[in-house]
Amino acid sequence: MATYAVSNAQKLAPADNTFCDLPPAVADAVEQLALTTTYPTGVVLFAEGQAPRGVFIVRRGRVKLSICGSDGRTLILRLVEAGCPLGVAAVVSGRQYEATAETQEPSEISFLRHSDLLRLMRLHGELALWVTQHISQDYASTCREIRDLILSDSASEKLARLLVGWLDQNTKSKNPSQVKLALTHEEIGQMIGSSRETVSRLFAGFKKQRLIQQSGSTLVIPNRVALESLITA
Amino acid sequence: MATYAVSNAQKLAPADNTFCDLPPAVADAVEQLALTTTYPTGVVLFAEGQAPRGVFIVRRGRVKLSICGSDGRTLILRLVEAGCPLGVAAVVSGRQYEATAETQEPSEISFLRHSDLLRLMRLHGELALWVTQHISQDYASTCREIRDLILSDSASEKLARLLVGWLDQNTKSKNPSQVKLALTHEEIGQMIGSSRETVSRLFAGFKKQRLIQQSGSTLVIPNRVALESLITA
DNA sequence: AGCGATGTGTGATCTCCATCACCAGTCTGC
DNA sequence: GCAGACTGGTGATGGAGATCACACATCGCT
Repeated sequence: MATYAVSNAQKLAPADNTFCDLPPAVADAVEQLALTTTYPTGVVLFAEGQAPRGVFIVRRGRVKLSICGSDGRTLILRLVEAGCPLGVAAVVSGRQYEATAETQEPSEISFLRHSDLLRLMRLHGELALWVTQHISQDYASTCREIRDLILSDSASEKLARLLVGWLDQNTKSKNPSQVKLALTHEEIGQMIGSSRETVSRLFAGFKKQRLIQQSGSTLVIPNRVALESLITA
Repeated sequence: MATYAVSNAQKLAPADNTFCDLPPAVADAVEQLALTTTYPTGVVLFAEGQAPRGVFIVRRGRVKLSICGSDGRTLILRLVEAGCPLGVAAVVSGRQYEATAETQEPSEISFLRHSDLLRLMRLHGELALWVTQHISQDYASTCREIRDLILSDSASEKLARLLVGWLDQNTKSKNPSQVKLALTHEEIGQMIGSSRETVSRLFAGFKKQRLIQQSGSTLVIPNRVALESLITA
């Protein structure tokens, strides 16, 4: 239950910015108007450039938020997990969606119409604040993303940062040095702005340097510090 | 902190352009609590990573908003002109400033303390909305920035995009195909994520191709379409 | 004048990574 | 079982641009 901003070291997991930290009355009001649906993998909730119809709130599952360049290449901005809203900035600003949202696994997602959100925000100051804070977080994580992707030359640095970031999400899990690898090399490349082949080679190199071990879809990072030492490079 | 009286910019002093979209009562309330100062060039209003003290609102002049990579390289996110607030996202989210703000020319800037902003936002829903919309815009522009910088390979494409963007800001001016060049090559490089030398070479190339002409600090773009044709490339 | 500081122009290298190419697993559905 | 799609490994090649290294303008300054 965290928005995680891709490829940066200090990943701020927004404390409890779920739906549930809203006053019950407000949460109920939202619940009344929201339409909750279960989607399979690969459904596009909204696409970059579309006029905003409303906001989506991830209840379960995971959504990939990406932008697309003129040449067709894709960059994954971040993976959005349960508890986080999607498309809020577009709705409040009235501009087009800034990115494309696509389910990355079967997901349960609530939808709240444009007009309903704005009306509720006007009624409930807490909701307006909640919205504003989420947008601020998205803004901050996007700024970090920019810094990490543009201001660090080497692809290995970016990959190391991504892995360390994944580790940070696991601190409370039973095995904090393991990461379940839910992305293909292609997608990882899209997260760090590199090609599939480069990711493959980097992983090979990391393994050779004993920075990571892989068994099936589980990555083990035995020495986090060593990985971090690649980052400041 | 010294206050300067500078003869530079009284030509365009849009007295209250700033809060024009706020109801007068709200604008007055802000005005009451804001502290307006004139700064010389090169003053850092706030730095990336600092705890937010409050928001700054540019009344006159121009402010450079940048982030800094671990290796010391700098990326200029955008230049903020009169009428725009700075640091709002950090204040409402309570996190650190996401970027560094530095005056790029002598500027008149209002400051509103953290607590005052939040109090006023609670009092005046319109202000809260204004704030939220500005953050949304910043978010959108940062997303565009990411796309333009990461998903377009060539540096020439990025430079062309930057120049076309500058042209767009001039549509209402008397000479819409001219741009006053207020940045050094180094700074332009920091806007498009390239080195100073590359910018210099690109300009030379553009001149050779008759895409731009330069006389002093004025750039003339005789054929905007030709420049745009570099972009989709 | 003469001096630094700062911005610019341009050659010569050098490096990282995108890209092309091809092969080998693995998983699907039929 | 097999065909086809998707994924992952890895070599070879090329190119865009960072970087280094100069030279040359401007400035403002004392």
